[in-house]
Amino acid sequence: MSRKKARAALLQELEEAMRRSSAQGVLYGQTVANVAGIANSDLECMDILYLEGRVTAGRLAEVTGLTTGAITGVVDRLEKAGLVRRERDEKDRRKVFIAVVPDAAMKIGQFYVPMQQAMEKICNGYSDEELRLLLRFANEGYKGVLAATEALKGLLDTPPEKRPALKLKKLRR
Amino acid sequence: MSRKKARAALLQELEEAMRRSSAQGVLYGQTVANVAGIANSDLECMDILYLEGRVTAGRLAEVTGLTTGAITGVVDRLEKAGLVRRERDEKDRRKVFIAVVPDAAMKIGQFYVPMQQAMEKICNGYSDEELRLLLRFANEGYKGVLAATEALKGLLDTPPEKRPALKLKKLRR
DNA sequence: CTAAATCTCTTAGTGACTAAGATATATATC
DNA sequence: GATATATATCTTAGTCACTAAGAGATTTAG
Repeated sequence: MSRKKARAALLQELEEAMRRSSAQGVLYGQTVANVAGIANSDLECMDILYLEGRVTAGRLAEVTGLTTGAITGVVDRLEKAGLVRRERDEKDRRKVFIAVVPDAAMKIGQFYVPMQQAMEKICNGYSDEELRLLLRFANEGYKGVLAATEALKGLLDTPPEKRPALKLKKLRR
Repeated sequence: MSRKKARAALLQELEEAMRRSSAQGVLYGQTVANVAGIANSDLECMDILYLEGRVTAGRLAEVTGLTTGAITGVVDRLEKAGLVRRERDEKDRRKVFIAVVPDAAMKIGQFYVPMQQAMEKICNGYSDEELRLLLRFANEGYKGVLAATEALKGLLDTPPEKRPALKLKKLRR
């Protein structure tokens, strides 16, 4: 096999592996929501709140891609479950900040323990330098996927007949 | 900073980076479903069909975690959209295989082009050996998350008071 | 002070989902 | 071979999260 072919095969294998693991990650999230007894989007919002801290309802809508109306429902449910609190911004009284109730973060956090333990065990098999490589890749991947998402959204606003033809790779099977 | 602390910080940073990129991956998928004009689960099933080839309705339910009733709906919609075909198994006439209509794979596949191009560009910055490391990690990660998912599901069948207390890491913030 | 903009919430309607059971086919037991 | 049990998909009724549109409250611009 030529050097070039070997690399193409490697890239394809990597893509498939990442798709598989990412799909399983989604399933893990669904299972967490299930066990925690909350809806999927509710958990996603908890996750965002955990990563970003106290954010407005509008920002949640922006990040999740849901309408503000849907977010009202999400926050209602989370508030009723005692997981978050609404806090009106005193500077701009239109805004509503959503904040995680401290103890709640742990209640939800415990369901990520099996995952964290699994990842930790796996990471033990890698040197610091290797982990830094993985970190770099994850960061670049994030930026790449973010940009790709925007590019794709751009397609939505372009009428189909005006869309630039995308160059297709040949598909397997 | 001690060697140990540096590593712990690295691990945490890696975890956060992976969560972020994985969340963005989910959003990319939602956008694809949106642009393609199909439901999220429908796209997920197309993905599975693409990875696993021709599978039964029951297997789709198993892999997605949906009920068989929901899968009936998914397949109905996908069939109506001309993306898949139902094929009765002649050996066991209870079974229904779901197969992707060949051209349809490309129709959907094109929406992954922005993502693939982004990933390819990123991968160009890595040597074969580095990509092999990433592949190994992705594969191990998949297995780890799969196992963690099962562990978590196990919790569901255990009454809460009998659940083994999970050791909690201290949470940020 | 008024008009426009911004932010969240409300309402009505839609659609995908679950639970339970119906239907059809296959396998095991007598 | 007939009967019972198991397996695989589909159907039905009801639920719940979502969107679209617009209302209400507050801020900013003219």
